[in-house]
Amino acid sequence: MERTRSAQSPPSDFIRQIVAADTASGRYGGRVVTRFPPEPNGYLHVGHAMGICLNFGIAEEFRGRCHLRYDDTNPEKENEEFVRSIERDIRWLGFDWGEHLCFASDYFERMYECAEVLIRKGLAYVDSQPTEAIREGRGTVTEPGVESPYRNRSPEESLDLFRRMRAGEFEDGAHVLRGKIDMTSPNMLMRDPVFYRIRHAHHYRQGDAWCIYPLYDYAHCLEDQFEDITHSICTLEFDNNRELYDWVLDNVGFAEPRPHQYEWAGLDLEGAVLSKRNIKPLVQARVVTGWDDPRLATIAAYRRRGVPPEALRLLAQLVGVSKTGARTEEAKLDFAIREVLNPLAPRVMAVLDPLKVVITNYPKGTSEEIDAAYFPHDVPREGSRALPFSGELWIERSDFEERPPKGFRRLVPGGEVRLRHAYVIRCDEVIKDAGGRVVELRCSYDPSTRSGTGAENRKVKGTIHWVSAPHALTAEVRLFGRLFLDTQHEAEVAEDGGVTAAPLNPGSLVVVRGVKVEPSIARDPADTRYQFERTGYFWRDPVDGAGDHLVFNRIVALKDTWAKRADVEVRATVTAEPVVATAKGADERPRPRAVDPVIAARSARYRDELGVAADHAETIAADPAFFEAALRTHANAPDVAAWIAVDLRGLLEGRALAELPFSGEAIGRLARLVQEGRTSRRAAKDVLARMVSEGGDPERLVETMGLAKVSDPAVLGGAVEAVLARWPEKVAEFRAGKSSLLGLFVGEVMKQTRGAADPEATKRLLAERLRS
RNA sequence: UGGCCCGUCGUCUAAUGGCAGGACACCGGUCUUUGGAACCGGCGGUGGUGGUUCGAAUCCACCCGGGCCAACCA
Repeated sequence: MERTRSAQSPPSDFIRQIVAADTASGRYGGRVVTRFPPEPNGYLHVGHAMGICLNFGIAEEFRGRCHLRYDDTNPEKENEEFVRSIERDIRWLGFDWGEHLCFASDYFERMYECAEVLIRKGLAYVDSQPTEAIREGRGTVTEPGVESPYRNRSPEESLDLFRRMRAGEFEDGAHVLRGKIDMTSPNMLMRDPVFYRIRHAHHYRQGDAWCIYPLYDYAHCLEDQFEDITHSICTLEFDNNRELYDWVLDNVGFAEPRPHQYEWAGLDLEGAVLSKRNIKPLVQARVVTGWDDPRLATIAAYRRRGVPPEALRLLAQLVGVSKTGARTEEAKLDFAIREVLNPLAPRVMAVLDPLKVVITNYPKGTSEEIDAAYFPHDVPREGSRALPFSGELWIERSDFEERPPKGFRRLVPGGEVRLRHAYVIRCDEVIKDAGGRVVELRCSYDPSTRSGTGAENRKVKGTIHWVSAPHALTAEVRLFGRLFLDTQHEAEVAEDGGVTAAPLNPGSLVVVRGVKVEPSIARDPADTRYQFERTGYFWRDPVDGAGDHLVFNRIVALKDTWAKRADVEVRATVTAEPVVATAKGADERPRPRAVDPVIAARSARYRDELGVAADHAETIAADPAFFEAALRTHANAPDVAAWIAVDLRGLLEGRALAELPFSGEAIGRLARLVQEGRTSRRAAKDVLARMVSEGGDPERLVETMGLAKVSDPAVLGGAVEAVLARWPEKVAEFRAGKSSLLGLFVGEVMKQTRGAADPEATKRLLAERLRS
């Protein structure tokens, strides 16, 4: 049972759980409708890709649908190019919105009608203050706002003004439409938010049909409503907006079941510039070559770099969905890319930093062809290519060391290595130029060691890649790294619009020219993704590598445990980081909270005279009526206090005690039932939960829910035996010393008796039974 | 110093009052004509203090830490 659940179960994050629950309860009649709502004001990035996977993924899994909806309510930032790029990116990721392509701008007329409804209800008004006055009137996070002098304009006057706003009678900024909510709300967004503003601007789809445009908080929930969205998923920073989302929908008059908003953390990828606000200036100032510069984290950039879409989808799965604002390591993306490419990419050889090797005993001027498999033994794919071999080769400069470090498994003077797919060679002579730089290696090969002949299985230290010099193609290779070394620089560029570009990571783009590649690649489709053996995954740059230009992008490097080890050794000798001892253990006792003096006095009395625990006393003192009532039916103050301050409080979900469908007396009676041993405390909690949702009488509920306490050893014993029989392996584990399993057994007995069992008695029985 | 959200291995994420599990990373080993892959093993976690409970990562209180909110952007 357990085993099957572990690896292959579909991901179920908190949002999918909500969707599943809503589907099961029939809340939306089984419908699941999500949406991906980009604003067409830039290219999508990898963070959006995660949102796309979430929204389209949920729609697929629950057999619902997902709309692609452009949130195009701001005429000044949006355009057709971005619309096209977004569609291409989503399709490339492998998702399809079918016929559900939507534009917020198509709803302008309906949104306008909703605004008139709010005005007529007295819930929206036209404000004629200048922008700065509105801003100042809003107050700050710690100070309430002040009401606009236009706030009490009659609905008739607001309606007239609003219609004239639409008709184009006013200049930009002359008036706005605001919701009439609460200028003192602790949520800034509820302080009479602006719903409409005047902008005499050309909209890329609506042209000049409109000169008033709705703002996000007003528009977005209506868009969801118009499309019958069930689950409106957005990122954490919209958390504060949810209250307004609900306000608009409720007050325009949309009834349940209506759309609801849920927030998740989104993706924060280490080393990636992840906001359109920060990417745009980089593009505009030509710090990068365009929206698809492979150093960017846009979907277009990943596509151009050669990252397969499946890798991004895998990343989404690996990262998961939660509300924890968290940063994902680059290593996870790298892993996802390799994971997808490893079983797919044909292996070929390329030498990035060539060093000449002359095979002195190979017949001069001749060559031969080796049939070399495209895939290693553990990738079940067919195919091979002809690989030319000759007496002049290129090998990687880093594959030779005159003075090898410990553990070096490559070519050294007098040493041997195997050339991948070919022969074993020995380095006989090292040739240097006047500056002492190695320029050529003179080696001899052993003709009997040719790969695949099976005749020779000589043990050599290692295998290196190579390319036959006379047959080699010359290419350019581009290696990519993160754009900025730190986020400070990223912010700088965004602030100054990219004019004075902050320093880029010098390693963000490394262009390697004179790379030697085996000739077989000339015959391959241009979009082949290769593994250059021992180096990484590459493909031809679709822009600069077109036609005869051999330009390869490195998609991701291979994992390189040797380089890592060498790197560690170097760092260890260079920087011995000072260890600074920090003083710990300073007095960190919590300070008491400031409270109203009346409440404080009451709290002290509860604590000192009635023996109530201090923090319970504090909680109860704020609202004493309920507590005092409970005391009348159950005179044990500490007990009653715990029930109210702990158990009941956990069920309140923001409601006040007075709103509950039962009285203080009732909870007192419930507490008494437990103390008298007539029901278990655990069962009483279930009763309390029922009382909170439906009201009712504790004595009768204990009866009807079948929760009268069971401590009869005969009955309990039966349940115990049943549980032990069901978990033989766990019993064995327990007896082997895993004592934490006792809780599991108790829990199972409790479950079996629906919480009625006396847990103490159960525990005693269990302990006895397991000892024997 | 207002309101809201969030704190689980280094990182990401499960456990929804009952066995703290998985993945990435890292470290070892096996295997290997890629220092790749695969396989095996290891390291390592509930922010703190109290409380409720037979039993707390989970519920309650306080504290600490991080994030979001004061565009006529989304």
